[in-house]
Amino acid sequence: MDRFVSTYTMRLDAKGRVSIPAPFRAVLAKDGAESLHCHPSLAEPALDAGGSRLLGEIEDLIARYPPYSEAREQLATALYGTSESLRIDPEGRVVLTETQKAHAGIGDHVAFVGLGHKFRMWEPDRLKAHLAEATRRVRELRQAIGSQAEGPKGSPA
Amino acid sequence: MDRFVSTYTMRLDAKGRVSIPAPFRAVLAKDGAESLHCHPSLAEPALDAGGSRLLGEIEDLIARYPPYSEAREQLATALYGTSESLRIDPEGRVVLTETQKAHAGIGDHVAFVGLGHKFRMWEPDRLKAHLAEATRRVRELRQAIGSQAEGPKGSPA
DNA sequence: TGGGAGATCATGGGCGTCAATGGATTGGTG
DNA sequence: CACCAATCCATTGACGCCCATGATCTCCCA
Repeated sequence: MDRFVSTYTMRLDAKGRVSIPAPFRAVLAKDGAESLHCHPSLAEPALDAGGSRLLGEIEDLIARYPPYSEAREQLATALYGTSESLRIDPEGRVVLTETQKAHAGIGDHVAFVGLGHKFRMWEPDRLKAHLAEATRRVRELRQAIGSQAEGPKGSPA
Repeated sequence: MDRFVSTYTMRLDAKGRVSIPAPFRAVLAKDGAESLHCHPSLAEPALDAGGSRLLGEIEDLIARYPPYSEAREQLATALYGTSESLRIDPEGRVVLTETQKAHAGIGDHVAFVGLGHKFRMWEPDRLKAHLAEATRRVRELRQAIGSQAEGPKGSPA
């Protein structure tokens, strides 16, 4: 398995350490990551994290803009500047910074959500609310689609 | 780790010395830098700094313009003429010049922001404001990036 | 099919090391 | 002789590393 899949909820210990779920550690190891690259999600109160694939994606994005251009420097500031390269201890744990925990509202538990080439860390309750909202929207979307495609008689006016 | 990543805020002591964050020192060491090359940011009240990778980038940028062209000489003046090669003491500290501190409005604290191949030094409060703006811009760019396959590329500066 | 040994994993705590900072000392120089 | 600056030394506090403990899971074999 070379992608981050599924969701795991882990506990922070008294020192603020959190175990990265073992399956995610395996993906990171295969990816050749020594540390966990981590930055605030752009649109969510959560943290995006990953290994060299995530870093490569960010680098490519920035490299599209010419050196010293305003867009490039803003991208670099927002993406690199707010990133943390978290050290992974011998037991596979990391310590989130206060800034990161504040951004995601994380207290003593963290939910790890696999997103393929990266994963996302949430405060568990916020994740639950986020999922509820997401599924609600998907249902609406399906209904809209369904009433268009399936309605043999009632095509939408 | 071969990039400057994350943000660190450090304190100047009574002699004006400030520690370069240890992770940044590690990048500089890998880069083979003995001193810290440092110049005012072109568009911000901040200081850009780095090692030989930064020097290489500056050289490439200037080399794009024909010798004796006005653009070239202006760039060379702005990037080389205002540069300082700061000595790094055995504890990993540097002393900023008065000119540099004035340009960035730096008092007794400096925020070091990683930008990948270089990093930037800010007065901490100014960084906060700038970061908010950069984050806003990146959110806008994100939508454009999501909808178009290719980003802008090419024309210098 | 049930039991049990071994392995894996999440978690807790103690300790040594290093980084950040402050101050003292020494050497060069006008 | 005095001042500036660069190296050296010392302190404190955080953080990384090591080892320990349960608890769960896997797999093998009776």
